[in-house]
Amino acid sequence: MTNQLDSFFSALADPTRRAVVEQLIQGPAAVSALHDGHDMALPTFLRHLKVLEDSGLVTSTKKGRVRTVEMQPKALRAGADWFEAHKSMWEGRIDRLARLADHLERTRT
Amino acid sequence: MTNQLDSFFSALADPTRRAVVEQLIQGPAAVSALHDGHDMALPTFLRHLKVLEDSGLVTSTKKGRVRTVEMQPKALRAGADWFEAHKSMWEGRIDRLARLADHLERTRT
DNA sequence: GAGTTGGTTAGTCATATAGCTAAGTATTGC
DNA sequence: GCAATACTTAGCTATATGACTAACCAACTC
Repeated sequence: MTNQLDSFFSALADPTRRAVVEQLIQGPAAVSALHDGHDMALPTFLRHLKVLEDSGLVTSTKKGRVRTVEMQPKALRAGADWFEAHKSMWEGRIDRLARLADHLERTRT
Repeated sequence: MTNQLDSFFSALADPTRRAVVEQLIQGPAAVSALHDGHDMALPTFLRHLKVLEDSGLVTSTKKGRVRTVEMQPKALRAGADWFEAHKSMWEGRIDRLARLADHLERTRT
């Protein structure tokens, strides 16, 4: 559980990997196609892909000499859910603070 | 921009720090109160708090000898927004795939 | 004003991460 | 079957991260 979120968030804590996620939202792509436009050596880029795959955010399959990478919907949802759960708790608290502030404002005047 | 999300996601990529965020949703708390229940030396714990503060997720103020830490709503929203933007793009694609699958299913039978 | 409490700073260590080059393997195309 | 393509593996380096201890400072409390 905990470990899942660890690798999930740290996978997204890098601009290269977030860019790959954004590319893959358009649809699956080959490693070399994803690599184009990223100014780094291929082995370095492959390590980023491995991080994404280990986190469960993407999967890949090899056909012939081409490896195709694809987003994995469930993983993205797990992270979004964490946010939803905590954001709503937080916003509930904000609302209470806002009401308190209103109250103080009214009673002062 | 990019840098903001980097530090934001890596701040959340650690169970101790996520636990602190969850504690702080209940309301502000002193360093020592937050530290209770986390089985690690205080200096180590302080570094985690610094990471959270550097990421903008929390702020802190010192009064007398007590430092009080507090969540920062805007920062949480920035991350949630990133998710919302990309999740919806992704889910749009899922819907298209589902329709395609339906179509293929129908035409085959 | 001496001791306790709450936090801070400094310094060490081990492991992880992000980058590189160089060399290797396995398909595909001519 | 030889060359080009598309990764893959191995091995190196530098920096970042997460943990610790020890020693320190500042502010309450007797």
